[in-house]
Amino acid sequence: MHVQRVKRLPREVRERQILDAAVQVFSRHGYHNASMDEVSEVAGVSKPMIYAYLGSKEDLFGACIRREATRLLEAVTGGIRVELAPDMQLWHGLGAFFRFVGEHRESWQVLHRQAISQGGPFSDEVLAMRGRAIALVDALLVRTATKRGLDEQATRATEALAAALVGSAESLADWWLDHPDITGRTLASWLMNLVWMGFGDLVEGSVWTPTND
Amino acid sequence: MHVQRVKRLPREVRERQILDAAVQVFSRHGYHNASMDEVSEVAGVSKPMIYAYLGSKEDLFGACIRREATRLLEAVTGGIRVELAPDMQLWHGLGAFFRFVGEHRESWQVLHRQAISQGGPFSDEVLAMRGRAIALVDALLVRTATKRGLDEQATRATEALAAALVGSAESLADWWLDHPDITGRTLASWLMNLVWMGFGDLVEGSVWTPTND
DNA sequence: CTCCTTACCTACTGGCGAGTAAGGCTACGG
DNA sequence: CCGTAGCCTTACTCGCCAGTAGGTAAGGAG
Repeated sequence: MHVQRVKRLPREVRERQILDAAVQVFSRHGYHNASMDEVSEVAGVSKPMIYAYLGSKEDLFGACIRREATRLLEAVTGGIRVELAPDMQLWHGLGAFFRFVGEHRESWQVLHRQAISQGGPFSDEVLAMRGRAIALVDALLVRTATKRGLDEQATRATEALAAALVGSAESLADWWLDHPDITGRTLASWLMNLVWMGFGDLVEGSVWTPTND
Repeated sequence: MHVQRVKRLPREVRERQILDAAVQVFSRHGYHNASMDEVSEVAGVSKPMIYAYLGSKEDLFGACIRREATRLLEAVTGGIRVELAPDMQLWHGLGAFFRFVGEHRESWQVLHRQAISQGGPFSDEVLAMRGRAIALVDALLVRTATKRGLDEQATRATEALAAALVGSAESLADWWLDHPDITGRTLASWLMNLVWMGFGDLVEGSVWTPTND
């Protein structure tokens, strides 16, 4: 006949539509201000479908978090060539990170802003992912430091430095949202220069100390 | 007669008590999960008092944000000695920042986690404060770079680098919450070494570039 | 002592939004 | 052509919590 305005779709497709809508709505309004009604409206589906397929609002949010976090981590790890030198690994990792954020602003917002600020299991999950990213960077730093002969004093700080580096990348990603004319590649190279060169100095014993207190 | 369990206190004192309680509750549960009943309970005051003195829940939250953001910024700017060299200024600023976070965990949580993740006027206000911090650092970087003769290519990045630096400090502050055995002074010196040395290399033309793509 | 202001309370309402009951429509196997 | 399984909807309930109505008492002014 004429076009069926209401198409019956297989569960798998609907779930994806719902998750896409949920990410969009959560990223716009945050977890609490997002209403299931709006999600259902954006998804083009009635509310009970969401409950049938994805469970409660908490479950839905958790599903969003897991999917987006996994995507992000896969994008980053997938961008790394392990056979290269540490600095090139970091370079490619940063490049992949900025590319992902540029192409999935909403995913990034949900992960970075909304998920972490909810206490409990959500932030735990995201923070665990973040921890894995920091560990990745930390391993890189440790490998570089030990390869160049440092073991004791300088390596004590690597984990903290890795955390600082990850934080600076995140912050730079936010700054990027207001300055879209810059390429992700440029960002990555700025950060490499700021942070990798500083780390190199540190490893080589060229340290900064306050002149007088 | 016997002890008056309910003391009648001047408005000014009550307002401070209520704000203190509100910061505590908001930092624990986040804006939405915090209930006015709990705030009133912690403050040792009945709910209508809050509405009489501080207005709606939104108003209350806004008042918390403004007070804590002002305190933080004052702590940082107050820690800086403008007559010193740029690196020492940054050093003192970072020291003051970590000291504040260490002594006011709850304030920090409210500002960094809760306020930003709410859209609208709250995040605007906090982000404006954050922007002022970035501008402060940026000015420092620009002054250093121009003093050493760089104007064109390297200075284009200073604002981004300032954003990255601020982000790394924030991230390090979070990391600190899980590693309280480190002193704030140590954190500041790690960060100086990572970031200031890297910036110094950049200013002096010692840049990192990818070996091959 | 009385009046009035200001501090403070108990006990409610009203609405918003998460979650659901109950049933309709369509496709497909037998 | 009948059943049954799975897609999908309308139209509700119900708890929670922001916000309030209305009242009590302390203490200063005159």
